[in-house]
Amino acid sequence: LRFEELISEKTIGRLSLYRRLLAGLMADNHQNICSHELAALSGGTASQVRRDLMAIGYSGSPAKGYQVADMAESIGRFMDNPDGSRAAIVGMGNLGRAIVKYFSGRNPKLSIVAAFDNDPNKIGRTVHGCFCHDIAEIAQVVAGLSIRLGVITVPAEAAQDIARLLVNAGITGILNFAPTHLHLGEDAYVEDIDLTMSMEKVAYFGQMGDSPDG
Amino acid sequence: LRFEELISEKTIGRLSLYRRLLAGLMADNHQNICSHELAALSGGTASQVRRDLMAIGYSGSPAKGYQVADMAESIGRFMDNPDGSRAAIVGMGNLGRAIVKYFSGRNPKLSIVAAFDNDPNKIGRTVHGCFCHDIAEIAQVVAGLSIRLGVITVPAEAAQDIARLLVNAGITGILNFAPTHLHLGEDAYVEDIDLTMSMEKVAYFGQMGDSPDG
DNA sequence: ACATGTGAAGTTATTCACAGCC
DNA sequence: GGCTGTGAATAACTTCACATGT
Repeated sequence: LRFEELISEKTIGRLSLYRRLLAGLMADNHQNICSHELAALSGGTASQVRRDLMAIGYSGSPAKGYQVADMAESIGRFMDNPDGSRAAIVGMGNLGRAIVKYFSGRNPKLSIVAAFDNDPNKIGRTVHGCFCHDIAEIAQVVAGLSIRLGVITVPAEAAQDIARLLVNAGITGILNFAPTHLHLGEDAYVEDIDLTMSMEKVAYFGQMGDSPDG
Repeated sequence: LRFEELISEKTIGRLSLYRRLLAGLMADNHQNICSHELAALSGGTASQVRRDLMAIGYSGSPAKGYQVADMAESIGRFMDNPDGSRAAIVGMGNLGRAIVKYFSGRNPKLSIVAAFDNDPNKIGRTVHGCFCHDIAEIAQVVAGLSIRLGVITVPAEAAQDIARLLVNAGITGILNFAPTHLHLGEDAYVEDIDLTMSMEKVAYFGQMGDSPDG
């Protein structure tokens, strides 16, 4: 388990995906799986699966392929913070509540444990087990619960300030739904989910590159 | 305006982003902008901005840079379907409703015009101007409204079947929130938004690659 | 035979660097 | 000077192909 060699974002994303697929297989009592089966499930190629596993130093056997439970555990050992990861979400609008619901109870090692908003109607309420605080309490609550991750679901105009508040409170990773680029330098890793952009990509590629006979 | 040369998904994504930034600049009465300013706003580099614009054949002037309104219009001419693009969403749970709300009134050329669910409590209701039909009516409604795009916000187990229904009804582009790879061959362009994967990436990179002194 | 693991090759994406222009 | 546009160089990612093991 060494960090000398850096692993690409794409590989980490696929490892996360593999793990979820493996969980499904375990539920179906599958014991072994080989690279091209996992590739078919994940939408990639067998080579890519093998390379990704190579990156975390996981090995299978040429005889039986990979062992499902073992691989899942290896991915977890590599990716998960042993102490678990706690996240805070800022912005309890429709999208924020949907996100809280989505992650609620899904993974005890990666859960949203606090919410924030500036709307008095939302402050003090509990949504899916997640209590909504006033934004003014970010520093306090984040420090108190050792929260390291943030989810931003506020309007674009507010996102940069909120991001700065989160970083100042000790947060080092942000999932950002606001359609704005966050300027945080090296202070935090930011992953953007831009719904408009994704939808426009679908519109463009869905309606233009039609039916190239392949 | 020719399609001989294919444009990458990444470039299309950034063009979508540039356009939104330009809209903001227009609202502030900015007339001109140069590549590194747009780069700073978008989080990219000046070279990349210039390359992206080259891809759609848009040119600025060495004297004044690019003209904001003109560039926005060029991007629109390149990316938008002149007839507009209509989308249907399947799955009116929390996430589905949040998505409908998110896109509601945002862009008349790209709007969600129909919803579907199999829950009798949801069928017949209107959410943010979007009427929810029974899933059994997909073929009918999609054809009737000339819908070409789909958004999938159903549980993973149901996603593949729903995707097939949509494609059979004539849909060629899908924005998929279900954590499953959709097997549709060349029938449709699929863009996946995998919230768990994104969150796990944030957890990994936010908590591991900390503070390399740059 | 069919699997993994991996150097080598290929492909795609980004950045550099500079010619040309204002 | 600072800008754009773009060939050339670089870096990142993916696939190929095959040695090796069982």
